[in-house]
Amino acid sequence: MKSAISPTRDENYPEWYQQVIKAADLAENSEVRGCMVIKPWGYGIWELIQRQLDQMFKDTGHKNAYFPLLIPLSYLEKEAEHAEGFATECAVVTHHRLKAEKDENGKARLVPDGKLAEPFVIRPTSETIIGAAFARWVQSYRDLPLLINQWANVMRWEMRPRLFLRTAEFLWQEGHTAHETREEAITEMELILGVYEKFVRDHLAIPVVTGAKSENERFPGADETLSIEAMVQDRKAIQAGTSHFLGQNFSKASGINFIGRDGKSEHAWTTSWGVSTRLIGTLIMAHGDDDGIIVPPRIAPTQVVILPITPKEDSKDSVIDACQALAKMLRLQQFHGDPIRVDVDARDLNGGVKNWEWIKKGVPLRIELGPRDIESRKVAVSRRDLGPKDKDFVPKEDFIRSLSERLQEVQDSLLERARVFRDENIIKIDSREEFEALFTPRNPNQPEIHGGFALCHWAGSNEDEEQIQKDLKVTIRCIPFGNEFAEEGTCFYTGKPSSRRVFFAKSY
RNA sequence: CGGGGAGUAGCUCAGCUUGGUAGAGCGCCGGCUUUGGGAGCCGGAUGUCGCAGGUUCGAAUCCUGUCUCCCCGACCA
Repeated sequence: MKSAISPTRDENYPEWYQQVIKAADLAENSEVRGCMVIKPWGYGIWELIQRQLDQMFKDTGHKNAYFPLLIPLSYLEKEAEHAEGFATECAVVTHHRLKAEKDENGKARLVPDGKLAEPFVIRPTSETIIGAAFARWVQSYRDLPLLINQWANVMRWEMRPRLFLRTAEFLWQEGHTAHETREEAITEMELILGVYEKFVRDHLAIPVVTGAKSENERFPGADETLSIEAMVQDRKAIQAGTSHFLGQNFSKASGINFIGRDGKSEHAWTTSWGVSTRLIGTLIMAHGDDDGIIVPPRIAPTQVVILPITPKEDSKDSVIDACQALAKMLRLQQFHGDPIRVDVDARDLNGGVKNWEWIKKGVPLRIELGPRDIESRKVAVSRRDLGPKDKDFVPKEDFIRSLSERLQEVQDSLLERARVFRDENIIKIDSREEFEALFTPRNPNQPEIHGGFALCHWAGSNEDEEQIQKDLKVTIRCIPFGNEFAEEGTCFYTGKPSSRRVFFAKSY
């Protein structure tokens, strides 16, 4: 059967990804290099992610604040590793006004004028400027912990942008906290990783693996970086969220000092953590199929769409009225504490066109209601996680009563499907030969979907790790916690003894 | 930053080699037909051909410069 998206995932995965975004009307490339326009359907998903995560941050004691977009260049220089890590991807503001001039043809031109004494950098992340604020706010151990989050845009001048996954400007949240003790800061880092894991699993229906980053992959300036890593359908990893323990690196650089319980001056211990619009890219790749995206019910801007079936002009108005009445009933139902989000698509369009639009957008449930259904007091229900022709005729009253459970069924089936896929593609690897075989496509010119998460014993050096990245484009995604990964063995690469397996994968 | 490709209608692109002043499909608008399905027929609107120079009687087409985007590589929370 013909699918809505061409090429399919198997035919050309990267191109499929672009086409899905277009077909689902999520976003488009803008005239500004590397920057996207997020369209209402995509932004609606982001708003729900934002609202639900925000509540989780507040439930764990955090408060929102907002800091400047522009960071004095000297701030970025304060922490050496941090400065080096971000130097090559910063947009720099050097002037503060324009002068109107006429060129030789008499055409008006605007020319930068008013050079700044010190350039500003458009924030690639806000550790330094928030650190400066924290330094002002903290004097005593009684001022700690400081638990702050900001919802903002940041800019990183990436070499190769890709919608949602890596854009020059992106939306995110960045949490920044300061603590009295090292232990407390580490606990905070772990707490947030848990929040991310839970949110991505229960709301986005994506199972992840969690763990610590290797030294090579750590955030510039961090002592420890934890991440959640999702596996998407081409079996690559996407780093979907990170939580950093910054030690005293930034408090020393920014002067976040306090008088401790013993009356002595100390440096605070800080953390930072973030997730971004990359979550939407992860969502597309985790759940999309050859007919478009599939939005998990909990974050679907429209959870149920009602499609009026109007075969005859004289019954058209009454069908649409019946649809509106049904929508009203459905909106009285709740799903996870919110009224269910229902749309009636009464546009004067061919029915098939409308139906496919909503399939491509991934609305969890589609309801068709026509004269025959009104007669029989039934509705035709289609689940997006099943095939496009799937249709179940259900008595209307039963449907209204069971709506919340039906949405949860879709939510659960998406998570289960993703979990099975992930587990099938986590492979224990114990030799270089197996490792190379797993990560080498048969057709290098048009690589087929291959690879997975290789669970390997590792005792190599940073240089060994870089060599593997160079040879196969594979990196350590994370060093997982948990007893199931702890066992004695030998490193697949160096043959040295190892006491824990780590995850290797290709990544976005 | 290196290698390649492309900028022409809302979108995808043809036309350029051999200069003569703009095309198709899809989409859009209108009409009729159709209707549990991504429909059909007829009609219509839409372009300083990326920008700036140059050559020419005449440039989308040739020349020079310039900007932007896309792909591959390097780089990358």
